[in-house]
Amino acid sequence: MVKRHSSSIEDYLEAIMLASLEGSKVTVTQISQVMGVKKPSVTSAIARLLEMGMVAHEKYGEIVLTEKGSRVAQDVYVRHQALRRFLVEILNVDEEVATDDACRMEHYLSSTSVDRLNKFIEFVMDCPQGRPIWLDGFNYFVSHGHRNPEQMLICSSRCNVRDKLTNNDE
Amino acid sequence: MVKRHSSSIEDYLEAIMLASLEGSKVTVTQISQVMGVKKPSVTSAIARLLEMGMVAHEKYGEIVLTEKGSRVAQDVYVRHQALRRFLVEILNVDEEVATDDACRMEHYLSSTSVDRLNKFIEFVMDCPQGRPIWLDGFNYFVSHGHRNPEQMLICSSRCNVRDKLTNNDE
DNA sequence: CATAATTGTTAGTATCATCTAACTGTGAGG
DNA sequence: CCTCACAGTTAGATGATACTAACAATTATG
Repeated sequence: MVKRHSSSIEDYLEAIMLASLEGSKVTVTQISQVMGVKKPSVTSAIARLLEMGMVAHEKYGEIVLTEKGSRVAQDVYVRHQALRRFLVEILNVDEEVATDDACRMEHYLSSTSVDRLNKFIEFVMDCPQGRPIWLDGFNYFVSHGHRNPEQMLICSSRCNVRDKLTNNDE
Repeated sequence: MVKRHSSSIEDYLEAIMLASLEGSKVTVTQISQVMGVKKPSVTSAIARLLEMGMVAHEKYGEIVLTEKGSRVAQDVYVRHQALRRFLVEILNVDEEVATDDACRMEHYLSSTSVDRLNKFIEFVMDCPQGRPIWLDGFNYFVSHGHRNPEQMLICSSRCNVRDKLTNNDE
């Protein structure tokens, strides 16, 4: 649905949005710092964003997202969070690595896939019976290099139930 | 471990590798077609790759990956496949969407995360007892918008086993 | 083997996004 | 209310990557 822009543009929008949430007025210096670029890069990015109708900004004034810019920024952030949560909460990747990966990949995940990923995270993490046992099994698998024999027994026993279910369905 | 290059460079290397696997000699036209760019773009990319020692190529000759180029290409392809398989086999995203997403994200997934993702795919798909029942549960969740009540009962019964396991561990 | 069709290259241009250096505007302290 | 430190901007350069138009080399075909 939402039109995609360059990863640079998306990064600026996201940074501006997050800076806005800090409360105080968003400045060029602030954005340049959080994004690790020089100030003229920010100025020229703002000029592009202005043309696109993504921000309101008058010379030497504060940077404010328009409705449109805000929508795009939130969209990017949703993708960021989906990727980050998946990496951290399911794959158990370190926070920093996950954040970095999410920051780079967030620009390229289709809306179809984010939706599915979010459903997956919800399915796994908001399980009514609590954290699924297989997630512990996965962490065991990662750290030991092989499956937990005890859990394999559980899995095996479940298969009988599954078979019954499958037969019922057919 | 493996140094990363621009996504464009990685794309060319991957395309050349895949074209090589087709058997016949790799040509500029072929690469330009599979990558959807014009021929001069390929020529200039090859020049860059040549400088980097990634390909061997003499004017009007065939394009061949060097050892180094081959290593990078395979590395990219591993990331591509990990992402693609995850999207298709676990999230159940359509093939084309998954391939497109993988093609774009493959350049940005850290080696730490690919490894973990591959372990996850292996853990889920190569389960000794076959396809995990919760994957069916997830597909039900996706298509119905809520969990399968029958599966929730199974999950619930498993929790007792988990509790025993956890107590044993402590 | 001559020539047409195809393939590949060169030259030149454009865009995006960054940088440095130098300049200008602003606001806080004296 | 002046001045100076800092914030922001402008101008111009750079690098990566793509493009078109035009040219050159190669291959295939009669």
